[in-house]
Amino acid sequence: MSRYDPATIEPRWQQHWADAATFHVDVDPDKPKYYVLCMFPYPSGSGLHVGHPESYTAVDIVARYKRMRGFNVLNPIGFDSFGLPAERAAQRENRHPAEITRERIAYFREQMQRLGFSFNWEREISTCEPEYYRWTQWIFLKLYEQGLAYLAEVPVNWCPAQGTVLANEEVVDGRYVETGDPVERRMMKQWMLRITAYAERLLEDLEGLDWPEGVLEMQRQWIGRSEGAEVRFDVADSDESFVVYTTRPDTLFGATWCVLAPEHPLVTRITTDDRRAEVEAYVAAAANKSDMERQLAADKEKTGVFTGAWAINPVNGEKIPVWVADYVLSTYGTGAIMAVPAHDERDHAFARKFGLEIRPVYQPDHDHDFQESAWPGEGRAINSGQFDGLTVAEFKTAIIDWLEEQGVGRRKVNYKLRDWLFSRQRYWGEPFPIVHLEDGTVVPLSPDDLPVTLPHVDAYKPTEDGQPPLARATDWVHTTYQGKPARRETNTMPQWAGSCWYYLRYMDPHNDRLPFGPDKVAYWRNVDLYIGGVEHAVLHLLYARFWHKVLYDIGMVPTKEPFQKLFNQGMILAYAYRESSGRYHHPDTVERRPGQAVEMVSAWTQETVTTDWFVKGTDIPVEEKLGKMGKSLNNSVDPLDIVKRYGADTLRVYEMFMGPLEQIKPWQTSGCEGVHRFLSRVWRLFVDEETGETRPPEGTSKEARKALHLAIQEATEGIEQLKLNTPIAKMMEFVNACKGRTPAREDAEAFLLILSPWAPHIAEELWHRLGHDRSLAYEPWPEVDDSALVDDTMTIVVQVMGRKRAVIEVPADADKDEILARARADENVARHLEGKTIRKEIYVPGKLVNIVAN
RNA sequence: GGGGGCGUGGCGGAAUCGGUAUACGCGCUCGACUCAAAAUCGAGUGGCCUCAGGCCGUGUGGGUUCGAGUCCCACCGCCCCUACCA
Repeated sequence: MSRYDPATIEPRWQQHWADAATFHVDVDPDKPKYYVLCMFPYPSGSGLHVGHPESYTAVDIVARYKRMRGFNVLNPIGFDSFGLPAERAAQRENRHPAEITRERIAYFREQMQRLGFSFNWEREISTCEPEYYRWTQWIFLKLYEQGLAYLAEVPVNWCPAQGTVLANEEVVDGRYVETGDPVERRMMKQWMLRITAYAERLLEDLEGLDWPEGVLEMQRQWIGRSEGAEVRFDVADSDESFVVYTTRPDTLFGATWCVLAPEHPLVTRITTDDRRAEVEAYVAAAANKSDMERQLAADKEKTGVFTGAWAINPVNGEKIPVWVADYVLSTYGTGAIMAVPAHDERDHAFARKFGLEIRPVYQPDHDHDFQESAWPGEGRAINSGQFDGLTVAEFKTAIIDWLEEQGVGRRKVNYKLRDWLFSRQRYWGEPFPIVHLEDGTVVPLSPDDLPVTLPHVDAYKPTEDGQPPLARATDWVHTTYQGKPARRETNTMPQWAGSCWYYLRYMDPHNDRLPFGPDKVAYWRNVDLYIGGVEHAVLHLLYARFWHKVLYDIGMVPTKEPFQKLFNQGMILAYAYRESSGRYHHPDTVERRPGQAVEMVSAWTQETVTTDWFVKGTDIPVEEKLGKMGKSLNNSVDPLDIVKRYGADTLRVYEMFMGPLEQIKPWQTSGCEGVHRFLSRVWRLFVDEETGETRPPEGTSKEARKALHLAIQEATEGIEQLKLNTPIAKMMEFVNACKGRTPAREDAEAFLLILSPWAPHIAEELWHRLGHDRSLAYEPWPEVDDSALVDDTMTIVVQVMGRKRAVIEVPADADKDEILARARADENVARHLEGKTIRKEIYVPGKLVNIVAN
């Protein structure tokens, strides 16, 4: 007895690949390079779930295919191992985060290795190890050298209860998501990176990238380029003036007031005494609101107060009131705007609320009630002096020229992109290679002093007086610089830092003189194919592109962009099961009882729903709902559980068979059955289960040979286009077409080769049983034999008036007339033509005949 | 409000240079093998009807065409991102 037993063959081949260093890779000038990369995981406490291997499997299929196509393939893996969850676990368990992280990585590695991915394990990296973050610090020094890193007083999310600053994504509705503690805005001195200096290039260089359109668009919107003008307004009866930014300088004649952001420095200086109390109260209230609260308020009604001051409109000398309102953002443009209620919806709403003047300066080509709504579109200028009659585009050019001549304004491009807040008050991150001297001088350390390693601290939380955890390590903090006393920087870098350049470190992971050698990067250049989740569409990809461009500018990398082609895999969802009480049941512990639907109260909606799902062995009904896989819905599936039941090859093939890679799709463990049956059938095609002997070839039928070459074609095209689901169906069709007869040697080998990227273990095992000593990993990829795809006969669909009436078989060389004659002769077709005149006969070669008759 | 994506059997999905809708698989039904079960193999499986045939059917309603899941117009529903950026 020798049945398909993945539990014995899979570990054997994994061991073989490791022992033979099958997938180790190095620079090879004789081979073209191919760099595939999956976004490296954060080693969480719960291990991988079956969602993770989706991108790893896709990447592995491409890697194995490209090797067989003669490429030198870089397919590395590592761990994004700094970050908050490990720090929290460290607090909870009172252990060092490094220890916790290493344990978690060990489990991740075990899980991944059990799935047979052809990663270059000899290149594994972990961003929290000093050998790695030494070079993150090194690159930071380069950024500092270039004037791209600076300290600034900026608003942060401060959580008094936790005594720390929080990341934006940790704050929802003005509260810390984990504990519900209130969060306030506070000014703090922070490290910033001048990403805005690269805004234009980050935008322009999106052009040449082979990325999903949606991601390109998200990056464009995030960078948010706009063209307009800055215009100076003098404050009446004073020496003060302020500058507004507008994309519609052509509506200057319609400006009926100005607004300053509550944080604008001019507010206190120009507010009149009679208005002071009210203005100060408003500014104070705005300061306490988080961004989120301001946004929520924005949905309701606009607020604001009059400062008592008046500004002079430079185009007509008119005096207009100056207001303070929090719908103007201090962090964008100049923090001040001119309000044109007739042509801007936000200003219109404000005008209606406070009864301010609405003055149209464009007439659209139809009637428009300006009191009712703003008109932001095209028109001819009115109420604009010498500019009357111009179109929007003409007016813009003319008014900017005029403003520049008068010295009261200038053309200006603005970006929504802000500089990157680069420091965190955390322990578990890269320390900055920076010391502060007693006189306040900020000094970057020499590259020779790196790495600045993390000190041991007595607790992973802020000090009593609110300093970051690193301040607890007093011996570490107090140091000397060139004989002078100095204090080390106690902030750490954010989690994004390590992932900004990891794809470069993979090229030369053990280099202890440089982050990566020039010879290596000259060969590997950049990533050819990058696969990962769409959740990184903006931040990670933008940050990494920024660092890459800085490295390009200082001559360290030869390419302008890090990731040539990007592909987003769709998230794998899972069904969750919940009883009325709110308790969740794992998918393994419930069952469906068709025809036994009952009513229950949904724990989600509190409404009555019908369900035919029950907790196994009980009569407790549960409601089914699709959701993200995770702890909160108790619906995670561990890949190792699937490996135990079905084997790694089944898991890999099922992950791909579920549907298109880019699509969101639900995990259903039962779906593994079909894949496992398929692989078992493949096994039986080659191995006699009774004797365990390898079966001798019996020959390939014409149908089977055609199915084989269709499968080769589908697999080849599929991998090139990352359509990895349909080739599996074609391979199944081949196996079905074999009808249990062992195919001829040549065909058997071609089949195993195309199967191998998806199911490498069974393919290697059978390849070996066919008498090969060497791994199939570097065998040439099979070519399609077009002659195998040609049939003796064609199947032609016959339609009458566009409706299918018959299907006929004709010789492959039959001509049009012959086929039409055969079609008309068909009994059922003739019946539908009876008593009608044939008006037209359409013949689509090889496919279809349509007879038009009435 | 803006941007992007998606609606096809009981389920995952296949087919979009317009040409047999539901490939492949899950599930289900029946049959073979077996004392029995598992495994395996074979057959069937969109709905309806007056069932050698026919009608309807790819979110809804129109349109173009000999022919529409695919193209055009209008709408409905779901998901994701983003959000006062002047």
